[in-house]
Amino acid sequence: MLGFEHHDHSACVRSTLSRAETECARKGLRLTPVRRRALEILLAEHRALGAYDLLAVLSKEGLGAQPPVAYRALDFLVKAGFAHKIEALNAYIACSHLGDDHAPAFLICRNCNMVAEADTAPAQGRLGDAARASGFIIERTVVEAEGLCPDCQNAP
Amino acid sequence: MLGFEHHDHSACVRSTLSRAETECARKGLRLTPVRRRALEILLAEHRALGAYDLLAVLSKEGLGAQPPVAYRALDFLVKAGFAHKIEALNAYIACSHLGDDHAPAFLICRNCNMVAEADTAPAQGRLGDAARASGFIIERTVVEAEGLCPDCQNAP
DNA sequence: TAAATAATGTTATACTATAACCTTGTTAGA
DNA sequence: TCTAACAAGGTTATAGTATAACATTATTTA
Repeated sequence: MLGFEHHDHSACVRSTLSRAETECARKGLRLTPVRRRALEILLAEHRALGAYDLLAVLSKEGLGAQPPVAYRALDFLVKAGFAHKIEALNAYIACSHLGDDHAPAFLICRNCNMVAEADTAPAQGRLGDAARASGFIIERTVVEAEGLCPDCQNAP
Repeated sequence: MLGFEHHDHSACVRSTLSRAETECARKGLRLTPVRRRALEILLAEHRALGAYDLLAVLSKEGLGAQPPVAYRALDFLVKAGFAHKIEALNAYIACSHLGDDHAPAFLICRNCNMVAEADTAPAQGRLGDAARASGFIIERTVVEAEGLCPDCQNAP
């Protein structure tokens, strides 16, 4: 799991960007300037960012001023598996396991919005059993836990 | 799990309403006309309903015409544990296990919006392990699986 | 090089949610 | 029983999230 523990973040950013480039080359996707910059912005912190927050940054840099710019970039990143939407926050984060095939699960701090990405396989647990029992076919899972991160437990 | 299988739905509705009344009496909550009717409307089907869909029905019945009416009723129902928000849809459903203390998990059909409520304990599985390992305290979990229900697999 | 496709720019608008303030109804204590 | 305190409801306005639709530009492919 990558999350609240401290780590070499600039290496983390570099490696994610380079893996995104590799993935794009492999799958024939185009990591255009807006898309690449959007990923960098999300990647700046392990924190969820709203579409309009992203737009504000892109806009300051002359990369587009209207909502569709942000939503298109996010849509691309999410579809490519480079970012995830945090449904409980209507916000987005860069993927921490880019390149691996995974079913993400998130630990979300309600105080500082920090997000840790864990990897669970809910479709293989009790939920999967319930689904199979009723004949339901699972295509996507959303697993999000809200609470308090270690830092915010001490200074709320 | 209560979900896609057919069942005696009018009994299901009656028993949920009566359990809601019991709960309100026990906890000193007030199941006012708007709140009661909102619960009935959600309960009409095991399907997620948007706040504005709920408002449209309430409104037709003279129970309030502005968004806050619906959002207040939903807020009450969710806080009381009588309804749940489906984050992936920004929509709401009546609780199928009203009265039991539970951590709900949902199977959501992307075609017909039918929702089955299962009961999992994600905080006790791998996600809980990850949280404990990093010192994160889980307060609430969102577990939602999107896919196709048995009926919609045949006639999409 | 032309045609097809993908990406971007822009306007407008739809959908989701809440702040703020005022009125009405209910509850609990004097 | 009256009234102070509080809870709920009514209404206006606005904030926040997301997409439809269409015109333009860039890239890829034939």
